[in-house]
Amino acid sequence: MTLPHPNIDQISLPIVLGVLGDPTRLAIVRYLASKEGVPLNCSRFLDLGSKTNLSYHLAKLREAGVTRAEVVGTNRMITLRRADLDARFPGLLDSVIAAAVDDPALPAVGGHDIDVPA
Amino acid sequence: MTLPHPNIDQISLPIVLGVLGDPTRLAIVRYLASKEGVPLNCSRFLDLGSKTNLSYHLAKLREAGVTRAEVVGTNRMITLRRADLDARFPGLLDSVIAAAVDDPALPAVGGHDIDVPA
DNA sequence: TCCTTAGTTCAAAAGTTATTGAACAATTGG
DNA sequence: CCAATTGTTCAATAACTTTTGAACTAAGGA
Repeated sequence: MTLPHPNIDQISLPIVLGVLGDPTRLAIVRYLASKEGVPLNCSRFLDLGSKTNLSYHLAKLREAGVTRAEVVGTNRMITLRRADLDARFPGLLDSVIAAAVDDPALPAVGGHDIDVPA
Repeated sequence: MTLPHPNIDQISLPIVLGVLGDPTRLAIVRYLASKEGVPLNCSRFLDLGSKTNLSYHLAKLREAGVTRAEVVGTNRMITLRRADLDARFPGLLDSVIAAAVDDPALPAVGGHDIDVPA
């Protein structure tokens, strides 16, 4: 039950750039970067589109080698492949994320954090 | 007879990434970077496609703010907007070019340099 | 077992991008 | 002025991408 991911040498520069050239996906990456280390499931991104649409965008990110999706029960835990991207394209992800953080035109992933019990 | 270019604050991250997410345009940018300072006319890129097709790709690069095109006679002299891109998205262009230089899958702009008189 | 939750797959529709050739415009050199 | 050079525009087509809803699978909890 593992999903297909390219290995590091199969990650292509134009494909990665093309995949990041979409506001929804850039917003996903920005959010993943802001929660680095925390594995997030897909429904965390529902602010950015419908379930089906997110499935599509998350698959694009995964197939391009930008994210990793690990199957945990009925969830897919999504993380950025930061180390792999840094090794393959040094500095690229950092500069993209830094620019994305400052981009007010990108859609935001809402603030409905997990309920903290009273 | 000047062509339209976005000004620096109009340059959009997803648009730039999307525009660079195409092998032909990435090859153009890589070649421009390798000849930085030298203004090149469009026909320098004819290895990468037909005249019409290059007109299309060069317009995309210009409209995204990646290149500047200056009209000189019947020529358009194309340069990278490196300073503007560095100011807007620090480190991005450097990392993209560094990765593009190492990418054997990108098409190459041929070696037919200007004839050196005998 | 049955229901719910999480996410995928499929096919269709809509929208966008890339590529082509023919026709056009503008400048330059003879 | 005429012809060549440089590059653009236009319309058509082909190819891809995004978005949608309905149907589906798989795991987990009651």
